Amino acid sequence: MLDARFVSDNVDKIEKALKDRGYDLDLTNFRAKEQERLQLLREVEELRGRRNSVSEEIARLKRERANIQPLIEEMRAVGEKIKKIEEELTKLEKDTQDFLLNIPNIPHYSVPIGKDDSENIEIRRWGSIREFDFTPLNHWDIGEILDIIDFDRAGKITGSRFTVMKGLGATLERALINFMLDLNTSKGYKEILPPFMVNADSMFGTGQLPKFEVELFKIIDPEYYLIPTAEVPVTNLHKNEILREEQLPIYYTSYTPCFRREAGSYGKDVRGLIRQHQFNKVELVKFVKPEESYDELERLTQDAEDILKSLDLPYRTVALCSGDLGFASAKTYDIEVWLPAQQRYREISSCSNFEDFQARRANIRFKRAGKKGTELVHTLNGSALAVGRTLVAILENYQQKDGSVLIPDALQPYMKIDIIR
RNA sequence: GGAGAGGUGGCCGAGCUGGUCUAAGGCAGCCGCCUGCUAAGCGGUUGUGGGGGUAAAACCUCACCCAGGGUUCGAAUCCCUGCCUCUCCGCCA
Repeated sequence: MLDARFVSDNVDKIEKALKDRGYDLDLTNFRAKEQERLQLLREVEELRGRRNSVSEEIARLKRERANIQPLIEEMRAVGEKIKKIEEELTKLEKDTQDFLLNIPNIPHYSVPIGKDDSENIEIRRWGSIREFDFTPLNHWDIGEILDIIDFDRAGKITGSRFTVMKGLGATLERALINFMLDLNTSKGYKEILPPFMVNADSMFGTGQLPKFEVELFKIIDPEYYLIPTAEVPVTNLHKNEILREEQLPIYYTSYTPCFRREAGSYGKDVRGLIRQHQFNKVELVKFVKPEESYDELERLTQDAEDILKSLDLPYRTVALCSGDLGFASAKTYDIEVWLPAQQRYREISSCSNFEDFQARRANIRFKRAGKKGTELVHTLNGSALAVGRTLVAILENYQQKDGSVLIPDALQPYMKIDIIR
């Protein structure tokens, strides 16, 4: 969420930034309403001040057994007036809030201007793409041949876009989770295992609500949401807290399953593990001081890339252009892993700096030593990595002519074997 | 699932028969003073958000005693709803 006063004071600047994102918004009406709101606020505060002082007066006169009836009559009228203004104010505040909650973040100046993913900028590539002396198979074919992935039975017990992992497939998934968590914690990220359901308030905090409810799975009774990413529970860990400067930066890593409706993605990636309603992910989350957040974004992205390097999987990193940026993000790098069967790079991680956008919604602040007042922290997060897609990349990149799949060196201690056949 | 208790400032804790509560007291923190040192003691001070004000401060003011409503001239205090915590019973991995 953006700051109401900041928006009201920078109408032109923000209209332009939103246009770069593909949002056409007229903010002049908002500014007018803000001014009206502040005018009413001043009025009601003056009336409340009067009520406070007269209330003292009434208490005093009552002790002296003087006649207080005229004052009470007067205050009854003042009370009604206060109530009336408060009602108007509540309505205006709600409008302001609703409006701001639906405005996306402002892109950082370094974000390339563009309309969609075709205008993202490649930043770097790593690894060499393997030359196959046979036609590489899709991961779903490999999974079937090795009997480690079962889509049909998942459809039977639940529905489409769900998967059953079996035998060494399940073991590989589990090994990847442990490997990623171990690598991340070795760099100072603290491991968090949060609830996989959260309340609506948390979803507002990180920006999934109110705008993106259709993408979430909702529990009706009691009313909870299944998390679409660990970002939600982990960022909200410090909701409504004031952190001390010495506590920052805070680094968390968290494995969770992620649940997404994938509404509107009909026809995309219908086969295979790429797009699922439930998938595993290991996430990195940072809480940092504002002046450090862009350096932290670079390091967070490197930390995610390190996992692909350790697994010797070729990838590239792209900077998302303004039009492709997620709602809450000020800047995002996507990391894309090479999939030989598709002959293209596919997203396996998304690393973002949200600046104070989430912190304002979730009310996460910090206090500088020796300074008055508080400031909003900056929050960041990134996948390190999407586990299912990493498994896809391993199956496809490490497949052999006879249908077997080699296990990357780094995973062998976790798998206790070096090949799936 | 049943029965009961409770949520107050960084922490503990009083207030809860509505009006010096602009929340007692203690602890902790900070600043002084005092005393060979330390401890003790003495004095002062300490939150958050908003509005106004200022070059910036100072300063003025409104709100905040879990959250949201209600009653009242006036609510930490009374009423309702929700959330959370604790105790006992039952059930359970």
